[in-house]
Amino acid sequence: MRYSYQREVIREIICSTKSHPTADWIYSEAKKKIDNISLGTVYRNLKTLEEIGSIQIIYDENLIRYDGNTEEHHHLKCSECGVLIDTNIKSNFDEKDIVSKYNFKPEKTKFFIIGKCNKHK
Amino acid sequence: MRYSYQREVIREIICSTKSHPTADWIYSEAKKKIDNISLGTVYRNLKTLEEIGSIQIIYDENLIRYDGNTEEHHHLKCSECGVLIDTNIKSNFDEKDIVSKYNFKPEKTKFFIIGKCNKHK
DNA sequence: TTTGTAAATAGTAACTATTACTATTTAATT
DNA sequence: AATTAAATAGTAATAGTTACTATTTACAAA
Repeated sequence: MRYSYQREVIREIICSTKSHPTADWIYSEAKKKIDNISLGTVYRNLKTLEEIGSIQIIYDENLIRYDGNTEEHHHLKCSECGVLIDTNIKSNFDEKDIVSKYNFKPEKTKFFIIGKCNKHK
Repeated sequence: MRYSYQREVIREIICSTKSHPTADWIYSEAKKKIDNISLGTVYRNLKTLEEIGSIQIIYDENLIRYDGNTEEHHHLKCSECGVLIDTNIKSNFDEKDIVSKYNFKPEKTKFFIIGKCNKHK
């Protein structure tokens, strides 16, 4: 793949925050560095970066957010303020049970734990 | 709340399938019973039905789907065909760990297990 | 170093899903 | 039957994303 300064800026923005930003926020940040960057360029590169494994997509209810943490990990979501917190909790369920009972072969998991963050108890 | 035939038809459509349909599919089914039903009516009643607890919203990646099963339950999602399967698996994680480590009070969980269904192994 | 090229971009238009608006209809009460 | 507020149909508007196209740019070969 050919080098692109725009793509590098976009990747750097995502990888230097833990806020799980949306495309729109990334676009407004990118404009601070590249005045005339196009929103289409942001979307195209988000797709590309996800495909090559540099970033992850997070489907947070009806919001699409991006994450520079490409490890499999799960999230805590505050029902008050919507903040998304990375965790390293392990998902444990009875894989044998799922295979036998549902005739389904698990590959990966996406878990959300919804509750109250430290600011909202 | 005032009775509405449209709302009853919409509720019945959702509650008599396990396919976790989208608003669009629900609309096309509803039109079979009410020729001139409006898409706005479908969306408004989906919101209402969710608010009164008759149905559940499922955020399946970038797709919004609806579920007549209002129990807390989790889903298996086939990475090949996208089918969504209801499960009664129990989510078990160390709640104490989350409270202490992340200073977060869990309330409910939304789990997706992604893998291959019986048609796609 | 120039030159050729295909890939990437900026800017704009189009598209899709959802919500908002408004005049009309309807459920339910009097 | 008359009244009234809620719900509807039909349409317009909005938001988020993707598609298109002429121009620019990375980079390889001369």
